[in-house]
Amino acid sequence: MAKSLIIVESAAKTRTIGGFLGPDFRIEASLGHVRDLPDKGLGVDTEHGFKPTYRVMRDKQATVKKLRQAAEDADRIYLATDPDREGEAIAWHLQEALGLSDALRIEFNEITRTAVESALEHPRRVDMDRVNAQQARRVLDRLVGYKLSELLWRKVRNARSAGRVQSVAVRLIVEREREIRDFVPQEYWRITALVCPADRPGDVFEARLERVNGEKVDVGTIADEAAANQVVAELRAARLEVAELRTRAGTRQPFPPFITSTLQRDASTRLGFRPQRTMAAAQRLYEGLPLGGDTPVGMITYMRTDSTRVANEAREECQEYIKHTWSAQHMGAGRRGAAPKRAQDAHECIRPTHVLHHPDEVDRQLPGRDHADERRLYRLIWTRFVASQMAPAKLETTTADIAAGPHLLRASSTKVVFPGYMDLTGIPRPEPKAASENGEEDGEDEDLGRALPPLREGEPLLLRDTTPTQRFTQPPPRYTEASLVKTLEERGIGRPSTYAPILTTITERRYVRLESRRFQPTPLGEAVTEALVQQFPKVLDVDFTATLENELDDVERGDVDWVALLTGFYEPFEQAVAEAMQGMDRVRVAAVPTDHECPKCGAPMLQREGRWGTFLGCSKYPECDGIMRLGRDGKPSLPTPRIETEYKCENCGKPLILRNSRRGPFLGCAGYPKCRTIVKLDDTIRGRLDELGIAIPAPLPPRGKAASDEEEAAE
DNA sequence: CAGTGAGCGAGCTTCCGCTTGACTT
Repeated sequence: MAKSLIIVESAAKTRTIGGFLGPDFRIEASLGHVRDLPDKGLGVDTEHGFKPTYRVMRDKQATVKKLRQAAEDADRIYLATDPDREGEAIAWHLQEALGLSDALRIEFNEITRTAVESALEHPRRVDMDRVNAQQARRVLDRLVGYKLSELLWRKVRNARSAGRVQSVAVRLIVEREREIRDFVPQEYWRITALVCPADRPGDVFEARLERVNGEKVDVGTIADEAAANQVVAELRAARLEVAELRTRAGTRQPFPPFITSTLQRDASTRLGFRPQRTMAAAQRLYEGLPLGGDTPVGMITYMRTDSTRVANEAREECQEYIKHTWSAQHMGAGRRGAAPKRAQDAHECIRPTHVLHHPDEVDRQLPGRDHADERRLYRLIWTRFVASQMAPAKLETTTADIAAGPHLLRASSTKVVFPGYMDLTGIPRPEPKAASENGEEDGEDEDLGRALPPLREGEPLLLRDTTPTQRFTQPPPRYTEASLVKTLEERGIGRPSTYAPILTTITERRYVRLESRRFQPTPLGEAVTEALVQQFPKVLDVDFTATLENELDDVERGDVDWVALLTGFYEPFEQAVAEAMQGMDRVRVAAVPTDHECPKCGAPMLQREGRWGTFLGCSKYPECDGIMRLGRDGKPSLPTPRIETEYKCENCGKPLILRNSRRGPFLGCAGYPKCRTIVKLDDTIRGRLDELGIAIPAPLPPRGKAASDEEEAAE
């Protein structure tokens, strides 16, 4: 029988699919894109229909060679890249790069035997409309990215990059900071009371002030202490009675299974993992762990997805498990989350490959530090998925409205009538309500479990105590990595595979900084954003990507030509770039005053963004050139000393200077940066320097990550 | 690798989205 070749995107998939299909199929992976625009130069001919120049990517040469060989040996070739826009483009690039004329394109969006077999029965040709939508996306990103970056090189010292995604991410952080800066806190008061039935002083419960003179309590209702005291006095003078008692049945749904953004968010709040760490652990779970033997077992489905879809087989397996472990009543409909705006649905949700791989079992089989992250993340994924397939909890909320003269107090309690999924996740306990962060997190916390004594309508009550509390409205919180990812996803900016890299990019470019796990813009980030928003309001618009996606959809449907889309965008854009190159003033980046003193003259130092990082420079510059380096931990230190030696440069004759670096001390030419001569320290030189009494310093501490990267949230 | 700010204006950088690399022991 003839041999068939199937090309997929990821290496882990080749193993799984290989298990479904017989020896007549050879499965290989492209490992993502294999061709792209060149790094150097635009790679797009803007004069001639935006014709792109594609190259096999440097790190894919070997892969392409291997695939080419495999293709020659095969009688039939299936391109089984992911069923989305990028996957279609990868299929086309493979066809081009491997010189295939008659490849078949197949699609499956879950890695199950039935899905793969049915895909093989319905092959088609590569869909060029879809490919063209991807080309439009790719070319537009190149044009925007390179043109804006090149503008910044000329106009803003130390600004290095801009792009459709990164610049908007920075903008969000900059604008949040402005809101915080401009925020004026407003004082308001809340009043709670302890009350009990007149004839049962033991049944004390808490009620909160709900209405004042018929008006619902809001910020501004009780604006200061005098007003609060007056209401308290009126409450004390009033006769209290239960005005209305009502009971309402409700349900609480489990969360839908994880997608990339929610996984990153939950792992951040529950485990204290940063998104990069979460994705690395998820990747290891996906590739497989040596459970109970040496053959690795893929523990979870693919971790870069924006879909909450669940394969039927997995749903059924999970329902069986739920029925067996709890009861038939515990089986749920399997809730799907609200799809993000631009879900492409190429993959399922993130779930365990088999619910029978219980996290307790995984803990037993993979003890020790090596797989600690994977164990914790797996438990999170497993629990979230199983809970999502369970029945909702049934709740009963009792509310008591208490008349108190002209005012109204209210108390409520919620009882769990049927726990449903809460039999797995536990019942959330009532917590003292902290000042809320303006709804940043899902604020779905009723007072579950808080009890109300038995009451009757009309029953008189006694006021035992009142507590007025002064509060202030809070500014919106700074973004965390997790909340920024959430916002990006909601606005359709970036993709599951790029959320974590975006965070790295904007930090590495020193547009933003993480302080206590919250993003703050740097002066550089603020200056760049302000200039770009001014000159390119359309591209910097948070909704630009969403609009673009709609246009790409038109291209995918074959309604709009991709070159026409690009022409429409590029003509005004190029004009704006040309104008900015000409007319825009150089952007000045503010220096930040600090309390540090200049090591040379004692004047205060300014924090500045330099070519290679943040540093402190004397505020008397250029009269005083005092400088200190600034470590990642924010601690200043003296710059590396320049110690002249008796050695001379071979190339220019200038003296060699003993310098230090992260790789250790070395001799560098005094003519640097014009002359870049370097001499390594060998034993002879070390000996000679020693004789001269010149101390050889230890290497500088590595710049890389500070210890704070490993910060973990409380268990 | 060093260095860092202003400007001489050499020669450098840059996008987003797919995937995980592995010269040797």
